[in-house]
Amino acid sequence: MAEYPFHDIEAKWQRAWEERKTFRTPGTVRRDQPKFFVLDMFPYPSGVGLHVGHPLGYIATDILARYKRMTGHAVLHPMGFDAFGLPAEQFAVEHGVHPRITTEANIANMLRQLKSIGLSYDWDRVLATTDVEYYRWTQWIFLQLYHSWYDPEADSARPIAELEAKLASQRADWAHLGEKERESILAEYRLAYLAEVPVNWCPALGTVLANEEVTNEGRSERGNHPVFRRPMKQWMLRITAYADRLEKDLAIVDWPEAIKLMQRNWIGRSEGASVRFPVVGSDERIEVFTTRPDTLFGATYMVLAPEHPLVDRVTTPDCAAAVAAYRDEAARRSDVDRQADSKAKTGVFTGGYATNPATGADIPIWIADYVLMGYGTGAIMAVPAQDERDWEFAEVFGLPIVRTVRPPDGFEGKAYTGDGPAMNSGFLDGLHVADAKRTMTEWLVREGHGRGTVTYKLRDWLFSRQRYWGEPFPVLHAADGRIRTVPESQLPVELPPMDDFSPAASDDPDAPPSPPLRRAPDDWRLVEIDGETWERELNTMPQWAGSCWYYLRFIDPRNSDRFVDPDLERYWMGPKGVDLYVGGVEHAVLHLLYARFWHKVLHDLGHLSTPEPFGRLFNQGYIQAFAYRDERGIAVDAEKVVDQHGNPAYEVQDRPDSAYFFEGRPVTQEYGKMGKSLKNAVSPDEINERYGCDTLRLYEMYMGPLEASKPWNTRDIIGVNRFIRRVWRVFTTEESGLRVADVDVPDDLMRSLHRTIRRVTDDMDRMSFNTAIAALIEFLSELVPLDVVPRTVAEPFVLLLAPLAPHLAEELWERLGHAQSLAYAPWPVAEARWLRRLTVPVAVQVNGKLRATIDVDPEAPEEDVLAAAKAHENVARFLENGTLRKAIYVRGRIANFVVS
RNA sequence: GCCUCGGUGGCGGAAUGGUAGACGCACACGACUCAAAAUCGUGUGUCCGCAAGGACGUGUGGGUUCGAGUCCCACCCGAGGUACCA
Repeated sequence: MAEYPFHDIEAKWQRAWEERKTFRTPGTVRRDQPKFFVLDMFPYPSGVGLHVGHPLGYIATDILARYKRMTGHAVLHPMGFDAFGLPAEQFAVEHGVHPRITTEANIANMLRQLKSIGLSYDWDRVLATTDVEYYRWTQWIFLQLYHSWYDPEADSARPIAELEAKLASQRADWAHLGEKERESILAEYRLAYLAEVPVNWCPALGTVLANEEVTNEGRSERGNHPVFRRPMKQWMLRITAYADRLEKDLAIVDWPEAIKLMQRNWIGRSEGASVRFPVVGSDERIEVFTTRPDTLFGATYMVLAPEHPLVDRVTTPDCAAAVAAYRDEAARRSDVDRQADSKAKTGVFTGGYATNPATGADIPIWIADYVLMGYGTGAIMAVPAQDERDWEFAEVFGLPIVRTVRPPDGFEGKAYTGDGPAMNSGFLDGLHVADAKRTMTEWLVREGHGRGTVTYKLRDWLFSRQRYWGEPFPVLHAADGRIRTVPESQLPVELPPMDDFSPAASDDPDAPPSPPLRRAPDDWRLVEIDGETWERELNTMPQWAGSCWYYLRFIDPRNSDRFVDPDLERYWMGPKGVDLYVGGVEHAVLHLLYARFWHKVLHDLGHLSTPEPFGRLFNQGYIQAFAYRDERGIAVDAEKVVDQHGNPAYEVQDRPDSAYFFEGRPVTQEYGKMGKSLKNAVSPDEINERYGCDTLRLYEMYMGPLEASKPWNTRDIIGVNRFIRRVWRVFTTEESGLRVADVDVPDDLMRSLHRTIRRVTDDMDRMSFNTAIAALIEFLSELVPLDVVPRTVAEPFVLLLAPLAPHLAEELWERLGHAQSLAYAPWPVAEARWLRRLTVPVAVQVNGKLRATIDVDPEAPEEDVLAAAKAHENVARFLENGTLRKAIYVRGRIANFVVS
């Protein structure tokens, strides 16, 4: 018997699908046909290609796409490349090769790898964010942001022209203002605006980074270089205007709770009150935000962030020197340093005082870097008795502490942050926290000292990067600082040709930023309009920009008039957005939040039909693998590691008593995410070569639940490979090519078949592909002893197999006499008459312990089943020892006798 | 510290509150073979027992229930997120 010739058959079908464009999604839609838009998070086209961890999600979505085609859905299943970004640019800087060249070569290699797994994408829709015709529309979306403002009354973005009209009618002075003055007012409202803001400046990379791109240690996420805070004029996107809706609309999407929670935490909504403290001897008032207005009576001092604009006003001459020194130091310190000694509180007294509106007492004003300018108002009322940070600070500097919430008896801690009755708090005394908050907020409003407010942790999105390989901004600058945008009709603004792509990297945190585009040829950089020379914006957009809307472009990728056709958009996005979006958790906050923000803006402006982009989100787990390090702690090639008996490590790595060696030297075993750095990556090309891609697909799905992280174990692949080869042996013979015949099917086999259809269908619907495969393996073992496979059984089996192992299934389908691909063949339906079983095993328990199993008719009445159960010898034995108190029968499942 | 998700045989894992360990790997034995591979079959949680059968068993300790891997409470361990956010 010849082995399954997987090389030939897989190549044959991949060629056939490609030539016939089997998986092309038509550009026109039938409104009455149900649709399924299934999307993978598109990859960065890396130079090293894929390892077996990457396609895990792609295989899962492919199975689903194939399944949905067979159940009559119009399926949109596209793939593309998030191709702007640092690695190609870094390579360009080092080797002088234009990033477009490396990017295109990498894309070609990854397309080859993706096609060799038999993925059923519509290859006519492939796009890259670096395509000029794609980033033209990224720039167009930026213009939409720039020309819009957020109207809090309508709770929606609106064209900036409407705001201008409104201001012109409301403000008497509007007509007399110059262009610059008007623009600086409008900039306060635009969704995209230039602002001098403290940014995360990374001199080593020569660029600024978004907060999200800076690690907790104050280093760059890419490259781990130190990051410094410094003010810089940069493009910002007003995502904070959408904080409330981004938070609220999490309720309408079907996403994993963990991801929703991460987004909620990132948005960081908190309710409280803002309170104004009059500064003693001045008209100034310090506004603070607090979540605990009920503790106002316990506010014994105030703290301003060192950058707070009122610091100079409240500082007295005798304290000026110390304050200036502290501010200087805070400004110069990188986030690394701040983090390092975050334990000890530091600060200085300004000499100024403010009046606590509740107690009437004058309390000292301090500055300290534990108060952050970027959150709330950059100032706090310090309530040491009910706040651990304030308590610590008060202890260090000997400031007064007054408890205003009574801690429970026996409380021995310092600050008490729990619930309890108010004390030392005048009209609040006795009230518990919730009531006290409400009462105090009402009092603040009545007395004109403050009001209830909501604050968010979310900051505006820093949108400029000092890089070459990104989307240019469609913006021009005049010498005097005026700004104008490039008209839509003149998009795209293409990247200029250059041979030196390096930013001005430096070790000096104070060196001025110098983006590569500063060296662009004058005929690109300078634009003359009506005799006036304008300079193009020299920053580019961050990598997140292109991935913010690619799912929309997939719907209509070649449209040259619009970013997406509205009718197609309504069909594919309706009613709840992308039907299934699969990718890694690493994008839980950044990508998903940014994309939702852009989507909402475009929705508000009338360009999109749905409030949310991704109706259902699914996170696949990581593929992990054992890795080995030598005595120096250096990772060694995991494939070459052996145990004490010389067996390859991958065959014995899960045994407890193994010792491991690399080239004769002992190594230690660890377990981690598959990748280059641990030298434990396995390439899909290897597996394809040795077992074929149907085996690779099945193994990746059979490893366990899609959402779980699980270990790759090359040894286990043989299991699903045996299944593939067994299917081949059972269905084919060498002579006639097919071992299938039109013969009668025994009822038992029909019942098995339909139970299998039921199981596989259910498992497809809940993406439980590992159990679907198990069901097929079980059913196949029933076919093994047969001389021929009845056609009635063979055809549905091949169809059930098709989404999982499409090459083998197509080949068998063709041999079964079908001229057409099975890609659109109807999915088998489980028939009720074959699902009904004649007898079922019922477990019989006595006092909850299994004593026997009896076969009964599932329709049999309870009395009969219980009688039969009691009659069983081993049950009777246990019933003798006591009195029967209770008998329970769950139809077709279990009987339980309670005896005492 | 806080939040989230996990913890089931030698390994990956299965199990609407109803027979724990489906299916696969590994291992053992048998068939085929001169032999090996491949293939086919049988067995395989631990302990006692020739067997029938019994006891124990889903991180630990409690609870709810006729019945708990599954629900509740406390704790231990692991992975991920987050961190002076007022």
